[in-house]
Formats: sequence, structure tokens, C-alpha cells
Amino acid sequence: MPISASQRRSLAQAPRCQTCSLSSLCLPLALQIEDISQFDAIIRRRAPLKKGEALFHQGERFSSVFAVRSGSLKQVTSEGNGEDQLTNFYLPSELVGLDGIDDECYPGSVVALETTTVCEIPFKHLDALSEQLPELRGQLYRSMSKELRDDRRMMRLLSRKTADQRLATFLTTLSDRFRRRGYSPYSFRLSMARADIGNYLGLAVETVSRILSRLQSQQVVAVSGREVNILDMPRLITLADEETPT
Amino acid sequence: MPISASQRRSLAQAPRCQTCSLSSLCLPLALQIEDISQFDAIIRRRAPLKKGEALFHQGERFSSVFAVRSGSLKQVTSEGNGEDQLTNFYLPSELVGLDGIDDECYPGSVVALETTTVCEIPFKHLDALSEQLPELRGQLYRSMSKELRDDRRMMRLLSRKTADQRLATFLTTLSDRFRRRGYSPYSFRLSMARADIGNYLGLAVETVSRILSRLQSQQVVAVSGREVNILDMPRLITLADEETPT
DNA sequence: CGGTGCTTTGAGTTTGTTCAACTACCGTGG
DNA sequence: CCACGGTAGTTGAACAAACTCAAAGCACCG
Repeated sequence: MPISASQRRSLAQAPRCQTCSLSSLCLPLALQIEDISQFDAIIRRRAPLKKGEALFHQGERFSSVFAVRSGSLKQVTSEGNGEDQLTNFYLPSELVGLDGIDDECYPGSVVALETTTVCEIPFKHLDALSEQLPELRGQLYRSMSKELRDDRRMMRLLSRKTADQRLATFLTTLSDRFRRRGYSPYSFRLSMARADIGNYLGLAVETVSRILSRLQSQQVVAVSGREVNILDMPRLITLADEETPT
Repeated sequence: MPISASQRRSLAQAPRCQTCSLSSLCLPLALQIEDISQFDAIIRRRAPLKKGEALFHQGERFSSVFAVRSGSLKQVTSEGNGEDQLTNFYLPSELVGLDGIDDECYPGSVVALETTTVCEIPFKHLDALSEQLPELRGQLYRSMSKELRDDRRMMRLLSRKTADQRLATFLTTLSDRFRRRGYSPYSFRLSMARADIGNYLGLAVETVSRILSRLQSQQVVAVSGREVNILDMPRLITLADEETPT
């Protein structure tokens, strides 16, 4: 009797950092071969998350950070009485959970937007290993620093940009992230619903929908459901960055 | 001839972490006495900044982080064409410049709001020392993580809260930061102009002014120029957190 | 097929902005 | 000491961008 696909995978093809296609983007990016195997040893592989499943819930005790291997996730924070706030989308190679280090619990839930696999990196081990491997430590500092920088950009978007600029920025940023990962920057599929986009950008769903329609009628993008084609990238970039004319 | 005050200070009273009143809040907070002196050795003291002076400018090469010793600062990012975005205020014991680690230049200018002294901590040395002192490393991770968490809260404020809620949140947050530093949480002086508050909160100056007036007429706070007295803290907290009634 | 959830579109409303004028405050120089 | 000028803050009125509410269209799935 032939072994099942999943059995075969766990025997012959257990994922390893050394063979991971994301190695040039992910945390161990600065490490030597021999150090990567040390890093690899502390990683815990996880069963894939199905769409809608949570990687962890808000308030749960912090123990690990996670590197996205495939798929995508959203981070949602529900503060007190108010409704939820979607604070981030995560794509492959990105690090999830860094904001839980300080008070040792996760400040938001992280939920898969599609079938998603992650590598779990127990923070205690990561910290210990970062003592021995200066490059790893540096990379960890850089990851957090980058996230801080991205947050500042997001604040600017939320406090100064018009709805059109927000959507244009959202699309160009996504496009760029796909490009870096080797996918087409012009044609991609949104893994999140309109409601998620609206929540993330501080806009009503209806506004998101309306603006996408307008961008489409202006031949800047072609949108069909969650499929996006960017037809006029320079124009989209201009829209994203232009100062509000008064 | 008696020596001058400044001479006396530099001789007998050179500031040191061991005697700093902020030691329970600042980076070395988790260190043993003997380790603090190691940390102290890498710190560079700086001449005080005058109001309006920049600690560093956007785009300058990143080399150090800074701990605020006294006074306060604002971080301003001017992205491309658009106008400036004020992304943060810094109070004593807080760490400035962490968002510059990643791409090795400061992503925003940091400017003193009043006479301000800082301790400069060369990052290269900090990183090296963090290899030897796990507590220091942990504290650094926690500082960055906390800033990430605060950023998420700010995003929620900018994308979901009404102008009144924003002002109320701003005041309660400031109040809390003063409390932690041993100052009165009820009565304090704003070191920033109304324009700064508006820029930070994503509101027009006029809106800030109007809402402060309204809060005053409702006996929640008493505001006179930059002096603030919180008269009804529970009410202010309610205003800051309440869900928008529909 | 019928339902359920997501998306789009339309119409009226609201919150906060913009523009404009006025006031208070503070340091400077006559 | 007071007049002056400039900056910072306040207030009012009209306007606009995005929201809410409502309803219709679509697509996927059992």
C-alpha cells in the first residue's frame, strides 16, 4: 500500500530553513550555512492553518514568534468596548508576534486569510541563540525596527491621506511586497475581504468598493472580485503619493 | 575663587545611571549594580538641546539611540511631497531612534519641545553589550515591542476614534505617563503647541481648540494655555474609551 | 436551486475641514 | 512704560469627504 502524501512529506521532505525558498527574506537571512542549522533546530513546524483559523488569540500568553511560510494572515485587535481594528497583514517571510514580547501576551489575534503555514520560533530559544549569533540578533533588531518604520507610514496614511490615496497606497505597497517575493507586481489575488481592507485603511467597506470601481473606470486597475490587475502603475504611484491639492 | 555651578557639576556630579532618578524606568532597569556601570560606560552625555533644536534630522545616518533624561521631544516625518506627520512625543526615560536600526538612517527628525537633555547610546556598543547582558537585551526587545504595541493603539485611534475620543485619549495617555514618572496625573503642562497635537492626532488645529473648549465647558478639564487640569478623570476615561453609539 | 455572505451602488446625513476674522500673549524696541 | 508686531490660540459659518442606511446584484456551496 502506498504511503499517503502527508506521510511522504513528513518523512522525506520535512521543511528546513536550508531549502526554504524564503531564506533570502526571512529571519536567518544573514546567517552562515552552519549557523542556519542551529537556527533550524529551534524551529517548530506547524500543521497548516485553514482559512479563518487563529494562529493565536488576543491575550494569550506570549511564547513564540512565527514566520509565515505560505499563505497570509491578518492581525486584529479588539480594544475594550469598541469594534475591532485590523492592524496588519502578514505575507510569507514576515515575522508575527513581535509586539507580544513586552507584556508577555499577544496584544491582538492573528487569523489566517487562506490556508497558511507558519514556522513557530519559541522566543526563549530565539533570544538565547541571538546571544551566540550576532547576525541573528541584528536581523531581529532590524525586523522590529522595520515594523516600527512601517507603522509610522501607516499613521501618516491614516491621519493625512484621502480615501483614494489610501487605496492607491495599499495597492502599490502590496504590489511591492509581491514583487520582492518573486510574484508579479501587476497581477495578484487579494486574500482579504473588502471589509478587511476597509478596516485596515480606516474606511467604510462601501468607500473601498466605490474607489476600486472608480480606479477601474479610470483604467488604472482592473478588479474582478479579488483578482487585481494594475494597468497603470505610474499613475497609481502618483495617486498614492501626491500631495492633496488645495 | 569659587568654581562655577557648571564646573562643579561636571566634576562632582557628572550624571551617571547609578544615580539617575529614571533608573527604574529606563533601559538599564533590569540590570545588576555591577552591570549598570558597564552600561554607564558606553553612554555619551550631551549638551542640553534648546527648544526647537533637532536631536537629529530625517535621513541622517543612524548611529545611536537616545534616552530622554529631561524635557521632551517630537518626532516628525516628512514623506515626499506631503506635509509633515508628527509620529511621536518622547518623555524622560523613553528611547528615541529605534526605528532607524533597519535601514541605518533615521526615518524622521526629532526636535526638542523645550530644553531637553538626552543620553546618547551608540548602537554598536549597545548591541555588543546586549550580547553579554541578557537582561539588557531583553529590555531592548521589550522597549521595541512596547513601541510596536503603542503604535497599534495609535492606529486604532486614527482610524476608528472620533475627534473627542482622540483628545480624551491623548490627555489620559499623557496623564498616565506623567503619573508613572512621579508627576501629578491631574495637573501638568503641555510642552507642545496645539498644532503639534492636531498633527499627531490627525485633526485640524481648530478642531483641537474647539474640543478643548468644549471639554472645559463640560467641567471635564480646565485648560489655560498649555496648563491642563483634569477635573473629572473617570469621565475623561469614559470619553476616551466609549464605543461610538450608533 | 435557494440560501448565505460578500460586494456594489444610490441617496441623504454628519463630522470635521477650510477659510476668515478676532483675541490673547509675549518679547522687543521706541 | 507702552506701543507694536508677530505667533499662537479661539471662534464662527460654509463646505466637502466619507459615513450610514437601504437595497439590489453576484457568487459560491450545499
